[in-house]
Amino acid sequence: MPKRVDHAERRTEIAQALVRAAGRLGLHAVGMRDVAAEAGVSLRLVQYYFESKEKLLLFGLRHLAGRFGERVTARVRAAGDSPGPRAVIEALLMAALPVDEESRLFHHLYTSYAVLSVTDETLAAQPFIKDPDAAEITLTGLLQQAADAGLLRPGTDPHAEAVGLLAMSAGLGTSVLVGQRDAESATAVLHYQLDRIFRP
Amino acid sequence: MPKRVDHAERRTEIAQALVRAAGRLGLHAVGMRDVAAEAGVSLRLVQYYFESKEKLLLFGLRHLAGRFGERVTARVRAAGDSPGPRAVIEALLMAALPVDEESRLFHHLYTSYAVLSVTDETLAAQPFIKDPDAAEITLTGLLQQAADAGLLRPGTDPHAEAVGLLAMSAGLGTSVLVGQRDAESATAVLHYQLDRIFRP
DNA sequence: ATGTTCGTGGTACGTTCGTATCACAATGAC
DNA sequence: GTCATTGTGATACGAACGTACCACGAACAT
Repeated sequence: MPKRVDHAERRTEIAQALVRAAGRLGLHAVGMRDVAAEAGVSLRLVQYYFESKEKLLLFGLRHLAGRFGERVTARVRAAGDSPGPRAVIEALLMAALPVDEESRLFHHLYTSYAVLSVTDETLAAQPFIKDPDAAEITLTGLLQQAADAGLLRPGTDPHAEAVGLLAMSAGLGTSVLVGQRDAESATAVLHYQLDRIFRP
Repeated sequence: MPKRVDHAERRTEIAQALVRAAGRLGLHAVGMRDVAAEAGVSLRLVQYYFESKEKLLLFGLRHLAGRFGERVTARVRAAGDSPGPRAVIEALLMAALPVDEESRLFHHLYTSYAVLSVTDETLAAQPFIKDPDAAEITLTGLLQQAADAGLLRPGTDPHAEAVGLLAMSAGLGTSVLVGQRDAESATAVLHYQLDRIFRP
């Protein structure tokens, strides 16, 4: 049976199984055996490709962040041909909302990792936890461009708005995730905020 | 040794021990034995006053929500003597930021509970998860008052602003919690947003 | 052809967890 | 003074967890 196998591919498959299982059981409750069953392999194999559970979790976080990054850039690029920076900004902010199952999963697990990082210093040391910095820089730049082009209302501070909008998007995402609000009302609030920032 | 004991008081003490232990170890990692040790009692006693771990967690969540509610209303009342509704709104939003150890703890654990509620329907059924609804109603009312008094810039939608501000406050709180931003910059962003809403 | 490495399965070990059981001392009721 | 109830301790139990160990078949190198 044992053909030569692509380790990277195998690890990715298992990481995806971890993500699925964690979405079902919660990240705190998922065990090596759950991941193995979800991936359709034996417990031993999960051990083989990831020496420890901690390594599996770390890889899973990286995988998740990577997938999400691709998703966001894909959305932004899809909106990139549109007229102005507003479409790009909208795409950036909307991509973070848990509107479909994939983004729900992402939000759920990313928040789980964030909570874990409060008490787990190994997790806290991972750069992905502070990946939002990149989003902040990007969004600030986009708003600055818009401001330079005279698209924003006077007196708008691009950086303060960028930080505020991202925090709002994250907060709205969480409230959608826990079922406190539906996705439509969250997008409506974001649209309202953009209307407020952009010149009428 | 066994004097007659006030159950409610005892349960509160143990719940506080749970909160402290969970703050140190993370809610996912805290066990009955940890809570017992933190409270300085035997494992048996934790079992005695809470029949199961689930009941302990539920009570802990209620306790936490109660404490936080008191904190917010105390802050709001302290600002209530001030001139206008802006001070009250500011107090409401700022109270949610993890500026000191108590509010850090609250944010940490409340987020932990929220994450758990995604996969635990018993937790999701607790009304405290959607307690923010109350804050939303209150804040909408305050903004409406301010609008009626002519304090807000024209075209401001009280409800949309309330939802947005609360989400922003929560999002900023999380980013402060995970060390991505410091409390000062978070409050600065909130102040900027209020300046934007209120008439100059 | 042979030996070494690689992929895989099965399974056992030690720990920890939540819970249950047994015992008993101190209290309040009568 | 007797007795049932209440609060408390110590400890045991079964399950689940992460990890380690052992065995073996297939593939590649030489």
